[in-house]
Amino acid sequence: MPYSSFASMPCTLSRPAALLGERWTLLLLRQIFLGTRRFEDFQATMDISRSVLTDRLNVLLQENVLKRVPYHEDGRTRHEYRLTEKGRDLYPVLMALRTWGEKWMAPEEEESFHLHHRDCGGDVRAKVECTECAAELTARDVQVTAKR
Amino acid sequence: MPYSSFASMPCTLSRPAALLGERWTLLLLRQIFLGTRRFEDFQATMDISRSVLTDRLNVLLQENVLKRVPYHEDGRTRHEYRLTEKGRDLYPVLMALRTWGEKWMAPEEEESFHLHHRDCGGDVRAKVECTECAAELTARDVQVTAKR
DNA sequence: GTAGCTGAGTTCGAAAATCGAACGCAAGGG
DNA sequence: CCCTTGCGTTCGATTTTCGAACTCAGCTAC
Repeated sequence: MPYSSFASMPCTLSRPAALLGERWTLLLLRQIFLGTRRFEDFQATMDISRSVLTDRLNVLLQENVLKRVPYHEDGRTRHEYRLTEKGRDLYPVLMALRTWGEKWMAPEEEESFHLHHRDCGGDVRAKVECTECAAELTARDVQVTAKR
Repeated sequence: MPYSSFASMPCTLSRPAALLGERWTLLLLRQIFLGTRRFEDFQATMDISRSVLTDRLNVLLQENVLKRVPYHEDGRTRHEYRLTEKGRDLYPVLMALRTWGEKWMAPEEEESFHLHHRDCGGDVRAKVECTECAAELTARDVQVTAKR
């Protein structure tokens, strides 16, 4: 069972985990959510090798997480990479990573950038909740039932 | 800037992303949250090569996401890998992946296992919210401010 | 038109990560 | 003793990644 076979496993956790668990993919998505959209800019800000960048972008295009949209600059038509709705929906994943990082991987008062709710200025936090009773859940509160 | 240097970047999103963005790490964590605790069981259920499994477990031990705890079986002392508090706090990350997978990567009615709130039976969902006004947030609702 | 520039890749040999199969080893059990 | 089990380690082959050079298309300037 090679790594790639998790991509087609009948498990809605394995498949995303295998996709985003490829080297560079999560960092690439971070950059995209921060507004980077062009090949050269990804390459410059992350210093990823060009061939791997090409590959990762293509995988995300194929998975329909990104789309290429044309734009004009200096009268020339170029393309940029933008999130699809599916891609934008990954926001909670990135925010969960950051919420965890803030709690467990922030050495001091360090903070590279701050996020706040545009409307009320409050802090942003990822959490798991019950769709019925709206309680916040931890792993202990959740029961796993085998496939039916 | 090699991949590994993101592990020491002053960004609370980059560091977790670089750690969990290593091949196998997310899948390994999935398995741990599902209850796998022993070397042989990881190896058998994921079919990861033993040397890489050793490496990933060691990284997670070093990062204090996992701990080795002794236990007894047939009168022998062995060790198993268990989540620390820091590790258990990764639950929202995994649930965010799953929530996304349920929405965007579930072909049909397929579901490998079901999760529900132990108390009320409701469904489990990851979301991003404002700590002030408790509104659910998307990327558009969040303002990014540069480091201060 | 042709030389140059720029963004976006592609190519290719070297280096690093992963694989799989075999080996090591310590703690019991028979 | 010798066998089994759990947990690794080692090592040569394969796959990924790296980094630097190369390509190519569409302008712009001369």
